[in-house]
This record gives sequence, structure tokens and C-alpha cells, in this order.
Amino acid sequence: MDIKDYRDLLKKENLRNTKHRNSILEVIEESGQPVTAETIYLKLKEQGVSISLSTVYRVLDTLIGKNLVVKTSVTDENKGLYEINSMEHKHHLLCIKCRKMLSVDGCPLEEYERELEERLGFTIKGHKLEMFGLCDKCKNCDM
Amino acid sequence: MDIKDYRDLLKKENLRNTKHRNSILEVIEESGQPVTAETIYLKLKEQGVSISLSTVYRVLDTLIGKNLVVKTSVTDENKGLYEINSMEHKHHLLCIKCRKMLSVDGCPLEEYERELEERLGFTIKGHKLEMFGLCDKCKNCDM
DNA sequence: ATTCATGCAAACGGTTTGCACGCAT
DNA sequence: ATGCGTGCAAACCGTTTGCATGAAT
Repeated sequence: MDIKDYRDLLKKENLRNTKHRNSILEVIEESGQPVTAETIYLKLKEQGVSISLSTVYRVLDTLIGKNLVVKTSVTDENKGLYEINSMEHKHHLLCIKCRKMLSVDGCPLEEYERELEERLGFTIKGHKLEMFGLCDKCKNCDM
Repeated sequence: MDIKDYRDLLKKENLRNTKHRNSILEVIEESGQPVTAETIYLKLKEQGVSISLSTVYRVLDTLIGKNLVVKTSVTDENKGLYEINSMEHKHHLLCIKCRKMLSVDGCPLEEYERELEERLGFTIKGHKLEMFGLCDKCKNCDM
């Protein structure tokens, strides 16, 4: 089933159905949080998939080109973070201790942006909001 | 006066008062928007200041260490963006056409964050909000 | 059979670092 | 006189690219 999962998705975008594209989509999807190219690469290696880092980057580029994946942000070490493009408007919550990242649906900014547009003569097309702090677990332990 | 401007600021932080530190602070401050290391470097060259790019980076690191400067974000080309640490809570508006960046004071997120904290058991320590769109000028011209 | 995907190694570009010299204290 | 700041070149690291090979259609 690994190999069939994303076949239709890829076909719809006129992309060839390759093992790598499938496994990369799978890794991103099931990790449930934004991941770096390196993470994808390592997870695949771990699963015994033979792949090169440049392929990961190329597949990511391809998938981004078809809007199946989005590069949502960048880690402290300047590594790009990628996730499935759910098309839903999401924001992120990063735990500064365990580095886990949560996605949050919904958005409190519509009114604010409308007010800013009026005040500044700017037309706002989008935004990116990242919050950071301590997650449930980390805030209750001392190390 | 170039040389005296930031002397006290530097002294207060136990930093030696050097020409480069002064001019870098000056360039960042008077540019009034987040700037890259390269921009700083080029502006200084333009002004006839002899400096190397690595010094720019080192001075930036030093100033960040003393909280005089903050690295607020990253350009599309992965260049870091630096600005004076005004200590005020600010957000940014980037014009996707002319690439000008505006800073906006104030923040509409307090309540939202409190609500999220309650809902998710997360303690939110901070956030970063970037908005993008078309500025006053750009939205009225076609090219 | 043709076109596109992949691996490898080399290139790239922003940033960092080691070392010798120079300047602020 | 001392220690910190600086320039230069080389290293570093995430990402991209050229080229030859392999797989999907």
C-alpha cells in the first residue's frame, strides 16, 4: 500500500508515480509537523529506503510546484521546514524546549488586518504567524 | 558626530567603542527597516568605510548578544534580517512588489494567545507575525 | 522509445572561523 | 601592555546543479 497511496494524487498533477515521491509524501504526512529535508532523508534511510538528499530536495521542489507541499518556515539552523499543503489557514506553536511543533487551525487576524489596511493604505495578501513557548509536558518538568 | 553617537550605548554594555560598531548601528538605525548584513556592508562601502563582511557579521553577533540588535527574520534568499532592538513589540508588513518593509507597533494577539494557552495547555512566551501584501504606491501602479 | 527521475559529486551562497595584525583601553 | 576588534582566506553547511544512468510512461 505504500506504493499506491499517493498514486492518484500524483497522477492528477501529471507527475510520475515514483517510489520516492510516495515515500516522501508519506513521511511528511505522517510526521504531522513541519519537517526538514534532512529529517525526511534520515527517516527514509531508517526505513531502509535508498535515497539521496538531492532527490529529497528535488522532490520537495516538484511537490511545492504543484502546491501539494509548502515550505512554511525555517529552523534556527537555517533549515527549511516543509509540510503538506492542507490549504487550511494554519499557524504554528513551537515548544522551545522539546522543539515539537504544533499546528493550530483558525486565525484571529482578519479584523486586525482590515484595520491596518485602512490605516496604512496597504493591501494585505497574507501573513505568517509563529508562536513559541512551552508545551504541556515541558512546562511541568525541570530539565 | 558619527563617532560619538553610540559611544555611551556601547560603553554601557562594556563594549569597546569602535568606528565599525558605530557605523553599523548607524546604518541599521537610519535605514528604518530590517536590513541584511550585505546591505550594511554595501552601504558602508558606499560611504567610503573600509570594512569586511565578516566584521559586519561579527559586530552583529556582538550587538545581538547585548540585545542592542535583533535578527527578526529571513529574506527569500535566506539572508538574515537585522534591526535595532527597540524593545517594543513590533510586527512587519512586507510589500511583495517593491520589497519595502514597514514596522507596525502594537499587537492584536494577547487574548488569542490566552485562549490558546487554555485550550492547548501550552505556555506562550512570544510570537512572530509577518504580513505581506501591496503597499500604497505599488497597488496603484501596474508594473 | 522517449521522457523524466535519480545518484553522485561538484558548485553555490550566506555565514562562520583561524590566524596574524592593529587598535581601544 | 594587554586584550579585544578586524581583515583575509579558508572552512562550513544547507541547498542547487550538471551529467550520466535508471525507471515510468
